[in-house]
Amino acid sequence: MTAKQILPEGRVPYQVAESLRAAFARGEFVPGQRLVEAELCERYGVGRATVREALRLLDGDGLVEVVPHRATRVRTLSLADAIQLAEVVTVVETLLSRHAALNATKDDITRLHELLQAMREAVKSFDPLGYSELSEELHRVVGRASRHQAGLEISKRLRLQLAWFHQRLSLQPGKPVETTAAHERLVLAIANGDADLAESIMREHNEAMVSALRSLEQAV
Amino acid sequence: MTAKQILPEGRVPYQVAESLRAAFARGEFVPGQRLVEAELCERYGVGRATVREALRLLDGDGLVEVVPHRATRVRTLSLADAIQLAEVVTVVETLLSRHAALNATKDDITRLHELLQAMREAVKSFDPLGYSELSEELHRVVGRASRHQAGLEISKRLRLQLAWFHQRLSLQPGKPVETTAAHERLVLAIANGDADLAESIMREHNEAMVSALRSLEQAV
DNA sequence: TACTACAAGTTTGTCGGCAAAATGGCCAGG
DNA sequence: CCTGGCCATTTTGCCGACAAACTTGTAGTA
Repeated sequence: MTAKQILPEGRVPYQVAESLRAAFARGEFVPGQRLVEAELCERYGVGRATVREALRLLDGDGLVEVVPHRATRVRTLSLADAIQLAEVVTVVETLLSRHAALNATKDDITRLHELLQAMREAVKSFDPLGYSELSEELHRVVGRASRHQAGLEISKRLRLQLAWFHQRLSLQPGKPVETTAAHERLVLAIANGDADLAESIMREHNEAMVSALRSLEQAV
Repeated sequence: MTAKQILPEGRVPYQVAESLRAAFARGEFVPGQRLVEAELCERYGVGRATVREALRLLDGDGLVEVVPHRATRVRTLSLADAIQLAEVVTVVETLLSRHAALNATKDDITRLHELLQAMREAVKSFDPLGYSELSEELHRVVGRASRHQAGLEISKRLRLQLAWFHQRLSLQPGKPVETTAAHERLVLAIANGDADLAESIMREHNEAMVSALRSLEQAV
């Protein structure tokens, strides 16, 4: 018996869905944009039924909204929706942070320190884009370190929906210096296995994101 | 222009998915059970492409798992997974409870008191099944009262995944009397607009569910 | 000029069909 | 009697096609 593990991701519709998810995360699609099935067929070289299944998967992710007989559109998230989503992300990742402090391995902590070092350098060299990527990677590592599969998947799904707003936010100047302190303290708390501290740091850190969204509300 | 609102739920795949979700909630399917596409076609009188789209929607909900070239199965949730899911439900519904205390209308509170009264009678007449339904309805009403769309949808999705275990739990004797006190206090806190209190009551209440699942761990 | 009705073109909704892969039974060999 | 490989059946993977619905552009009339 071969060790080849068969995953649903191997199937074409799942590959198409994953490609689209990646495109969403990179901001290639504008909210409200129509996703014409025929175009996606040509783009990925598959039939319409396949594209259709992929779109249903994205619907389950909350990334698209379907208008019968008209189109499948990139889901338009109002700022109010985004704020609510960010609130949910906050409580879920707060939970993850607690579990990360309890379950992180030596390797996890080493990786976190590496990321922290890279982020310090990104701040020094004024590289907000690189910093943003490192920040997301740090959140991912913390998530994995929690060994909390359920919470991790929810968190990933929600962050994907927030990608569009998150990009807007990350372009704000001065943000890296602000968040660096929180990241440093977070890693320290996780390394020390201090669950309560890790939890409260993550809560404050993410509530800062919620506040940033709220302040966007008045700007518009 | 007619006021007819066009919703994706009107489309056949979404109807099929919703029917299946209801069947899941009622425990008509056993975890791990195969969902043969041809059978579903006959059951709902639709083509295979339609069934297929419905199954992808359920996949997005986390209700089924797909094994390529073999079958789509009802997702088997290990007890560990269920505990993690319940933990996420706890933090999300804690958030909802806080918002419910802040945003509940007069009508919401009236409805909550009605439910409470009905639950008292269910306890008196030893009707655990009716009590269980009322309990779920109360949670739903609290969720709606929060006016927190994002959190509400996540919570619904997760509770659907937990339906199987939730049924097991609700059969335990003596549970109604335990939870009634919490429900009474919760409604009172929401009526008073005491967000902090409502939050902590919901947290304790749901953590009791997590504990109940944990105790199930040793029983098996 | 503005508004309605109609018609052509585009896009989605659903179905059946064929090819590929896995399951399970059967047979031959040890 | 057990084991291993082969074949038929079942079920899924994917595609093309036809029908229905919406959109857009146009012509005709008040």
